Amino acid sequence: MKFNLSQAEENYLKAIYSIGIDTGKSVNTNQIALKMKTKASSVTDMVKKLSDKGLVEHKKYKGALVTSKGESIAVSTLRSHRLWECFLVDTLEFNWDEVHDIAEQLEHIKSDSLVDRLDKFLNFPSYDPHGDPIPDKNGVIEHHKNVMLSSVDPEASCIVIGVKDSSSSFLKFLDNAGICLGKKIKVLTVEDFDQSMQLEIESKVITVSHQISKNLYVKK
Amino acid sequence: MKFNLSQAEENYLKAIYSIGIDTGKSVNTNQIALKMKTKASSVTDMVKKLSDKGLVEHKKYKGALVTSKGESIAVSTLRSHRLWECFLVDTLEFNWDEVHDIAEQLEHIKSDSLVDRLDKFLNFPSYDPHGDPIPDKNGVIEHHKNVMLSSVDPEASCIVIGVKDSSSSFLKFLDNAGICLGKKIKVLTVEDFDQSMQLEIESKVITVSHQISKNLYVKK
DNA sequence: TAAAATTTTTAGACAAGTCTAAAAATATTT
DNA sequence: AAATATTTTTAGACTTGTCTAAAAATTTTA
Repeated sequence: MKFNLSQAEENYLKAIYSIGIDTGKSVNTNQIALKMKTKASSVTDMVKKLSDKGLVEHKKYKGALVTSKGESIAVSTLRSHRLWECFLVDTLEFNWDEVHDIAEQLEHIKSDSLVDRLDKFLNFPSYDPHGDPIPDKNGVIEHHKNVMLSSVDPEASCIVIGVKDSSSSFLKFLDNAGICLGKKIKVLTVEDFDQSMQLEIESKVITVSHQISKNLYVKK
Repeated sequence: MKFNLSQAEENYLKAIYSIGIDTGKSVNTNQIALKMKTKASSVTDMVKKLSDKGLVEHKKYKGALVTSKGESIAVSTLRSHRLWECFLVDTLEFNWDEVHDIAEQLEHIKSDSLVDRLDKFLNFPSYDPHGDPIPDKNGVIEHHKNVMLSSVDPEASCIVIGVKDSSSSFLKFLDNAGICLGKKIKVLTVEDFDQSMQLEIESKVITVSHQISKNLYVKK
């Protein structure tokens, strides 16, 4: 069957897929509504529609999960989104905090070969500007190991490999703090009271809230 | 006032603008319906909507014309479309017959700076792959002189500078006939009966119908 | 210039996607 | 386990853009 989905359908699939990946469980109507910034009743309608098309599995009152067909569409939308982000940053020289909303539109362009040609032009990148892995042509995607800066022990060092939140405000904060992908961070102390962290970055010391540290992916 | 138009609205504006440029007269409902591949009643509805927004001037039963606000939106959509076509052909190496439909989607991406950055990346091209002039950042656009191959006299030579029809089938025909932008064509004879032309192109002689010759822009 | 043909508009309907308000089901608390 | 709270679904409405069919206006023809 040939799927020609609306942007709305693709966005819902992406949301259900990514919440499912994050939580590993069936995805609730309210979780989807929150992510899609819409009302639960709208979600119910759309989930029913996607379910009728065989793209999600839904049990009334029990949440939804993407089927394998749904997953492959969601992954291909993610691939498109992330490749466009690479293009916007690497080729058009946008800053990493400017590209999310534009890529959100570009990801829905329908063409058999556009994304693959873009992939080739960009020399088959593995990660987007926010450190998210880019699925290959066949939908194979490497998943983040989900190690957050907030879980790093005092005295330990790590390298920033990604951001969980791609909002402009968060990314601008990181720019100002001198934090970007690949940067080495040493955790000096963690405050018991609010889990704020003292960090050493290139011999400068800064303090960040838990809100910040739990949105940064790092590796040892 | 800030205009945030739907893709449908932008497409109608583009259609009304370009038919208006071609004919120099008020644009009829049926002409728009033909171009938009829709019904006259749908056109009436949309024209009313655009008129309410001050983007077209409409007198009942007498056709429509874009206002200056409408024109500037139409021109900026054209600019976007043509720059994306350049990108698709020059950067992603699509053939010129593959890009129209994709650019038709890309032209509607909403971003303050995307098109200008694309323009810069492409080194401010003046013409798209079909020879159509690209409006500059301020909406200034050079118009074709509308000299068609069909109006060239026998024994005269000319250079192909554009195509009026950007359909894949026409462009594929041109590829097969060895006709591309910049190619020199000598008109040998014009048939009285059906206005078909004998052409000499790089010492090869071919015959083309009036349908073909009236869709090729040329210069002396 | 009256009749016929064509064009345009109106009226009413439909699909997609959203919303609010209320009902139904499930989960939590006591 | 009953009462309460929360979540989810249903019902009905609205918007955008489309359509068909019929009415109104305009243009063409005789």
